[in-house]
Amino acid sequence: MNRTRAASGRSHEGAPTIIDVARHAGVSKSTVSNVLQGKTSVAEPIRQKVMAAVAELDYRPHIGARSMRQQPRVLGVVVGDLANPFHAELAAKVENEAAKRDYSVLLATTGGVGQREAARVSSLLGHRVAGLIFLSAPHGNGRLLLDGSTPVVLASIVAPGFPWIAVDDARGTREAVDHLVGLGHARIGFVSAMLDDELATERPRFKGFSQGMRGAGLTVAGSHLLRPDRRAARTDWFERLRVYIGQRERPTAVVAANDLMALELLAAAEAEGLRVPHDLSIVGFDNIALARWERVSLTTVAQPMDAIARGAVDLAIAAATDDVPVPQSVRLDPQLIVRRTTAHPAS
Amino acid sequence: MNRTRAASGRSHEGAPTIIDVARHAGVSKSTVSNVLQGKTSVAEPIRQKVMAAVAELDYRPHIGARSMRQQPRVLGVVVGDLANPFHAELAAKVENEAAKRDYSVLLATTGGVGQREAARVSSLLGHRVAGLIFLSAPHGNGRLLLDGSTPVVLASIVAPGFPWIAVDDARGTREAVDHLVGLGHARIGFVSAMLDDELATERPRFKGFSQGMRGAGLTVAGSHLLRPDRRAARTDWFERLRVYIGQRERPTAVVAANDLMALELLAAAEAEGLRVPHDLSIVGFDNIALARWERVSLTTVAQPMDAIARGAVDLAIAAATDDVPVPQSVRLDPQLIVRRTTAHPAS
DNA sequence: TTGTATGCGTTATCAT
DNA sequence: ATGATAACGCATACAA
Repeated sequence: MNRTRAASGRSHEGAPTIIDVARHAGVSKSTVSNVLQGKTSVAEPIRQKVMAAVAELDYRPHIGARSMRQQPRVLGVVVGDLANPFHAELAAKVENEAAKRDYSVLLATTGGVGQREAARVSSLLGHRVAGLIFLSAPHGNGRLLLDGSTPVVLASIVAPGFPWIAVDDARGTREAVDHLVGLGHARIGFVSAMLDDELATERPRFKGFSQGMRGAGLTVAGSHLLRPDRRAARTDWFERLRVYIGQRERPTAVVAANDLMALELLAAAEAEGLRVPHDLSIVGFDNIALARWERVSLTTVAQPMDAIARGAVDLAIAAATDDVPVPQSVRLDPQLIVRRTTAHPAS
Repeated sequence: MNRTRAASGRSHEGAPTIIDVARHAGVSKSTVSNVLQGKTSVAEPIRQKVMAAVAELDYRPHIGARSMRQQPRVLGVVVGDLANPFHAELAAKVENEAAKRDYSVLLATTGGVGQREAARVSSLLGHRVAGLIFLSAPHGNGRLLLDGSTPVVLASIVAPGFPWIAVDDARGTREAVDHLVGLGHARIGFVSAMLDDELATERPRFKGFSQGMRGAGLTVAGSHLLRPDRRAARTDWFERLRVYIGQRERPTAVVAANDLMALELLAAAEAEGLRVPHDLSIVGFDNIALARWERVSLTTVAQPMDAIARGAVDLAIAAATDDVPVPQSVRLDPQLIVRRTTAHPAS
């Protein structure tokens, strides 16, 4: 009768339960639980016996079952596109920080599609995750599901309605301009056309660029701006970059809204026969692993990715654990990293 | 007394349960469950009422609780380094395929560290995941935990003891050699020094290279080989590549063991003043997103990543669901994609 | 200090 | 066709 386990053929059926451990150690399952919870009220010799039984049976508490009585130690991470190096790196760091705190990470990729985002978030909510960390701005459909019962933290993005931890974008591009001005550049451009699905990031970075230019007493020509344009197809970026870089009165330096764009620009410059940094200086933003490579060695505004990952995890856990309704948002300082794509203007 | 819920302050406390839905619809929780499970034995009007209650309360079944009675629809994905574009892309595709089948993905990054791998795998096992998908070869410590009760599938890697789904590495590099030979190259080199933590991948790719060379009646000079070397520090790759590319009797074409290495080689060639493909042809392996970029446009051996992701998920689910002890491994065909880093030799 | 009893949210079994 | 009830594995309040 009571051999229900042996009858089934599914996997995990053989996994020992807390009762198996209790029997093996000759104690009650409560005692086993107490030992595992680190309760001090357990006599040492009994503790030993229990631990021995745990080791011998290779017992691992059923996290799902445990999560019905305790805060589940699982975080949901929502990311638009893992193929984006910045997001992938950040996701890895988030998982790492979560693991340090003994939290697991449930991954959900949305591909930037609103409908898929809603489905993934719903799934995450079904898992009763302790908190959600968004690495991409919550799209319309997904937001609706977030009613405040599950804490949400935005990592490296800023959007209204949620606490976030992100770099000071405006300050970053401002410092990029300062760097270029310090090198003697006056005709400085700004490129962000590829960032049209992340306007929340594009805007402050452009704002910082403008502030920097104004602060230096410089004006920026309209033809030196390449910003998101609804009418343009997404596929002709490279062509637009070539045209941009090929114009007669082209800038001597360009601030790109992120590293990926800076790399595209680098390629477009090469394609047009320009040498970087001699004919054109380029500054990126993010400091993805690629930018550190020898072959690229991109001057860029670094985001403190470790601090962002750590902070996002801390914020999410704090919001889930404590009764803090809305944790404070955090703005972190960027850091300009000068490599080999910026120099004095040729003229 | 029975207002246990209101007393606590943790999150999720307000999440409606199946009992709430039952009350709201005026039926028993069994009926609600039956409706949600798609049982046909429920009268249509009742079904409607239940669904209405579900929608109104925004009820979402507690997946953790469900997993105590059913196969948990969660897959564990173990990846060494998400900062590696190939792994990140593959992980994203795996998550996608899993989501299509209504499975969730628990992410674990090991950083290639054996000890961390063991801890992460243990955590995944604690979650009672239906199956594990490794995107990196299981390191020593992690293997020990895998006793066969939880199905394991290796994606894009081959290792003994586990079913895998991967590309035919040898055939890939063989085709790369054939392509170069067809262009008229005779002095062809092979570079894989950066792949020393993935010997299971390096070896068959080198084997295919050798086979291709032999098949074409060509010999390969020892100085044209740059393979893993325990004694070399990991940091001087680029320097080694420059030396390799700068040697007098350098090859006219090189097969790189993966795209990342091909890109480094590209940089080293540029640094040495060589033009690609005029002075040097380069073939990569993997076809990561980066390789498709205009600026790089790398000729490469493509892995069928979609098929690998789909197959890995299918295999894992099948192994968990059916009572197939060890599913069949699958070897997929690579596809050479000719772009702009290969051409006829200059001489 | 240890054991007993109860509840968590769900599915599954069995009456009705 | 529907509902009462017993698991599932664990933590916890409480009794011993």
